[in-house]
Amino acid sequence: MSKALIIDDEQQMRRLLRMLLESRGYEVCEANEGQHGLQEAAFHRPDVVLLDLGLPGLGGLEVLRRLREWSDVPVLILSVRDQEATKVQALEIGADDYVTKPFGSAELLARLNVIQRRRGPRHTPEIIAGPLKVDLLHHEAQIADEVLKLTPTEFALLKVLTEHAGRIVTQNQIVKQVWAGQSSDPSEGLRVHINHLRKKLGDRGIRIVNEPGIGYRLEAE
Amino acid sequence: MSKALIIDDEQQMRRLLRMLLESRGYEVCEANEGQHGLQEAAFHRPDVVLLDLGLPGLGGLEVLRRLREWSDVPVLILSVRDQEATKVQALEIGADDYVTKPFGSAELLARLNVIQRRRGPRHTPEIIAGPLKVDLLHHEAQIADEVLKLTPTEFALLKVLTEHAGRIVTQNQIVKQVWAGQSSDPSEGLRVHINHLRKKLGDRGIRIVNEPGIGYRLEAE
DNA sequence: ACAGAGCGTTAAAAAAGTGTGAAGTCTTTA
DNA sequence: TAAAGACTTCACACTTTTTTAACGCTCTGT
Repeated sequence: MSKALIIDDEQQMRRLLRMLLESRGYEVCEANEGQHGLQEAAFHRPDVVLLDLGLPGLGGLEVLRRLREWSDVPVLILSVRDQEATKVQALEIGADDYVTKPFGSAELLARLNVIQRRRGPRHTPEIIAGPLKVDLLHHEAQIADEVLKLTPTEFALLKVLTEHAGRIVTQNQIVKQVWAGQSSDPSEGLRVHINHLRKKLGDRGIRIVNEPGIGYRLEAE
Repeated sequence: MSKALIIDDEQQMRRLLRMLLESRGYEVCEANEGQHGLQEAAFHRPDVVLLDLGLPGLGGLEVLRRLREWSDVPVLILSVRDQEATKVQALEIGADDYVTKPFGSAELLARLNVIQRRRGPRHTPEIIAGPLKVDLLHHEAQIADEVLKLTPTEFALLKVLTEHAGRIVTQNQIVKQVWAGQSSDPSEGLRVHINHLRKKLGDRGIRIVNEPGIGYRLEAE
């Protein structure tokens, strides 16, 4: 049986969710504002968190950020329409998925199942894009079985880019992932590390493309 | 801080694992046989389980099977060589990964991190109008799965129009959204950007219609 | 038909963003 | 404490984007 934590300021919404979840065998606890939600999360160790973005006081994003400092619990965001930008931020910080109010009960339960199901096809602890292999286990990157000698920052950078290979990763996303929890301002230095990484990648079928004003994209041939 | 449960009959192995895990900030509990392990799992609700396959009495596979009846906790299998068939069975039942004894501490910790961090697939927030898809997370726009190469301003412009697809968006609204927080006066330049955008959209079922004196409207066929 | 307003289009100037080398600072290691 | 490595900062050339400006078109009302 799974424990679910609901963080939402509207009582009606909490009651609805509680009924829904309990009918599916969840054990449910609630919080009506952010600070309380964090305490509940720490105390009850829920298996999944349903977090409303539009919280008064400590906002939903801030709650998520603090939660992610010590917990990897799956988080499903509840948002209203016209919060696109905030939803994007939430996913960047580390939310797992979101539903838009009003939502159907079937959709909610389905998404809960998805983010909770950590089993299923075993994925190897490596990320592959064309001839590039990023081995998270051994902290090692290879192109065509040739090991790249990377610094920690370069490895983290390559990891983020490879996770989203073929798609744009914004500079904000990169900075958040690579310099997570650090105070320095790498907005300038990002260019330098990209430069170093490109040199080490060489001309071997992997290249990092810049999307001016947006971010970078890793392309494999 | 994560809780780990060790289920192994060899005391030496349990001690080794406990030291390793505690040095990395885990809270550790142990069980020396299967039945006891299941009780511990139910009581302590660990965040990860390290399960020895070669348990006396209730075998490792049986423990895993019963555990999976009510819990999705990540399980790392500890096996000795020459248990390939059993390892495969374990993965089929729902184990997340395995290490083969003897194993290095770095490898064990890395695999623990991986299986704990594993999440379900995310769906990205996107706006859709006919064949047009605007992906806010990746800052990408597609028409019929063909990616458009847009500048930041063009993307923001297309986003606003697509959000209100089929309806008129006044020039004031557009300027406020796209040039939010900027001091420049784009009232003239808006025409230029509309022009650029139209060229990139081409003739693929999406067009931007002008409503003279009012604003623009995005039409999808 | 004409004047004026709004719009589409093009080109060039201005601004913003990027690549790159090198020097400087910090941290780790012996 | 010194040396090595990694990260950051800085300067400057270069590229892309954005803004500005100019001109011709269409539409509308007189």
